[in-house]
Amino acid sequence: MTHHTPGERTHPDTPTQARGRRRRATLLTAAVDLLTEGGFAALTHRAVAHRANLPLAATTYYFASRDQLLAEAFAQLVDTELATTRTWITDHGLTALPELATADRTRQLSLWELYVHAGRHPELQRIARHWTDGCVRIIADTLNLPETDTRVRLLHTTITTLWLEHVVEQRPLDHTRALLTHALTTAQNALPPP
Amino acid sequence: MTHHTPGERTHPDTPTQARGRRRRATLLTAAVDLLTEGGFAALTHRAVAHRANLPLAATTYYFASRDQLLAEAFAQLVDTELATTRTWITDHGLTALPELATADRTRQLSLWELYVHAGRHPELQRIARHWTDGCVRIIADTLNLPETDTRVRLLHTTITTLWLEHVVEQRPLDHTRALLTHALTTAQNALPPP
DNA sequence: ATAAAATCGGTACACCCGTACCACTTTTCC
DNA sequence: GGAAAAGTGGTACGGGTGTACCGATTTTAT
Repeated sequence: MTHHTPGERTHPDTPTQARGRRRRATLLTAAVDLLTEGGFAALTHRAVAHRANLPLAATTYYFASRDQLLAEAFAQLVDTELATTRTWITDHGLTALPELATADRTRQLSLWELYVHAGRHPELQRIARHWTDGCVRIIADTLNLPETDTRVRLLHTTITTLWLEHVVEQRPLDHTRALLTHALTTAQNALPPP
Repeated sequence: MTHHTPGERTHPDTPTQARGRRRRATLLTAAVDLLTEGGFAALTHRAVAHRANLPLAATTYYFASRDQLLAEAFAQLVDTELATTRTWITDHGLTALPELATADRTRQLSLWELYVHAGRHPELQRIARHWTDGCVRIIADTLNLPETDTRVRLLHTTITTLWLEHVVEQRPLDHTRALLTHALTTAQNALPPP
């Protein structure tokens, strides 16, 4: 037999060939989109492959398992979310957060879904923490305070809950908005002079 | 043919026979337990039936669908959770909340999982809101304030986020505890004299 | 007692899933 | 040029799922 060892080459993190790298990125994008639209349950090998116009086997070739695909898609989702949130806040201010949350509700839902999912899957906790830390940092930067400042942390907790409740429960906005501005002015009044 | 119409009798909300009512309750308890331990994904017809020591068909006989079973189990889970939380707080005070959250982490995870799940399933939103409202009311009662009071709402948002973060991210307790007591004293200081 | 209704439970169907397999083609490297 | 490596894709396997089906049994009402 002049045969090589059987094709044990699978799941390359960064494929050597250009087309492969492109394909992997396409799959990841498709995964993120599916996650965004349908949440955790929508992420299946078949759906991803179909969405990316690639054969089913491509998903198992570039990703070791569904869990790994999920982890990478989650990480990417968090990164773009943080970036989106930051620019939105610098453009419109913290008061305008409810509008952002209403805009793409399904993405928020997916994010929270994955966030809670991380509670049972330690390999995702790093990403969950990264999201939380990113949000805190955005608030700290907006208020020109260190992210360890108590006012920042408190404001963050208020914003988070209001956000989550708004996305999940879909209550009328009035109460949310009132509470948000109240928390904001409280934090602002306690600010040291610039 | 002297035959009756075929057996279209299914999914009774309250079975007429005593044993049936008992069986339905057993199934529901099993469903709650499974949900508590394994979350959303653990709730399957077969698992419930096996847990309740009943045949598979019993689940489809007493519940119209998995979704209905899930809804009822979720509702029951929220009710017992609210009761547990209330007695814990009246016994140990608001400061001792982190201990409660650490005690049965998997149940908390399941609750949050279902809570977020309700965002995509409007028939569950009523239950989600009921949980939120219950938590607010507990805080209001503890502080002897109306549940519309701003301090109550703010404290609630802080507690909720700290709780969720603690359950999901499993960070060290120090920061959580410090922030919680800070928020508490802030709210307490703003109290009107009794 | 007896017919009708309610309940029971074993089984089967159709579907979707993650993943493995493997012959095949393309690219890379010497 | 030619062998090895990388990539490709159609297919299949084994398993779990919700739910329907339907004859047998038990309870209820008359």
